[in-house]
Amino acid sequence: MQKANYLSKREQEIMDLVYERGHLTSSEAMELLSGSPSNSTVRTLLRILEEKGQLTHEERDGRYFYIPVIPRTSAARQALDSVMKTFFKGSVGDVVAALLHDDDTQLTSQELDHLQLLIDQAREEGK
Amino acid sequence: MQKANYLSKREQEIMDLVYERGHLTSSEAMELLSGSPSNSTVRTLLRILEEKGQLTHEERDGRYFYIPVIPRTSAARQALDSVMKTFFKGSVGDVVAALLHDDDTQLTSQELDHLQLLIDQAREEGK
DNA sequence: GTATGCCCGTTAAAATATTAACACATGATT
DNA sequence: AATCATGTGTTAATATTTTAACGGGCATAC
Repeated sequence: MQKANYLSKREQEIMDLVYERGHLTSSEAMELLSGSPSNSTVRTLLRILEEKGQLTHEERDGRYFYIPVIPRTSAARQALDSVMKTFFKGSVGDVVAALLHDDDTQLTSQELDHLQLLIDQAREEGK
Repeated sequence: MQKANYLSKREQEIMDLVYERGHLTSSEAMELLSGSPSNSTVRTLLRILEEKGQLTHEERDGRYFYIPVIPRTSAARQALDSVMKTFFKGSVGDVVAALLHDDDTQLTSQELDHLQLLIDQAREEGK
């Protein structure tokens, strides 16, 4: 098998923020994390994630901007594949069906046109 | 809205198995989990997940079959929405685009036809 | 009968994760 | 220059997670 890629709860919470926002400072994390952790708590977590190879940082104006080591697109695909495997038997079609039937996200006619275009493009590339 | 959604690493690993397979016994979990945990270890985890309201069990022939409390489809949508929010700014179109461009999952012409059908159906329902 | 093999329940030790106190640096403010 | 606000580094206490030892029930085989 593979090395189980599971992070701790707080680590996940932070990685979610990093990928959602692109980058993260300790004070931003402090504000955004649940339960109002202290600043030193947050910095410890960021340092641990750096030691684990998940994050790296750039210094700007004396502040640390943490960014993911794994590029956003790669992480996105990994996350999608994981959900697809766990809940949709690896079927792309089933995922799309679920997306289209999600009541909360009613798609406009324009958005459907866009999806259609994507499918047409996939046909071109495939053939 | 407190720290509701995050499970521990082992708990996640188990919930992934449960949703992937539909149900799970302790001996199955023991075999499938990384690191070859003992049977009592696994049973403790299953019991904890039951206490946390994630799992319930049915007894058959003296064995416990653990099944998720939250239905598969609901959990699937939650997982999809989470990934969509974290990595795709909540955009269904971006998710579909990523799915179609995933090199590892080349879609057949038939599968593309199926997706097309799904889109057509969504148009019907929308109107 | 009793030995063997599964199975579950309880409990607690061991390992990790989580939190924050304390020390120190820097720039802005009074 | 002394104070404050904001930042980082180190270290350690606390809480949770993870693990499995131990005990007992219930079959089937010897």
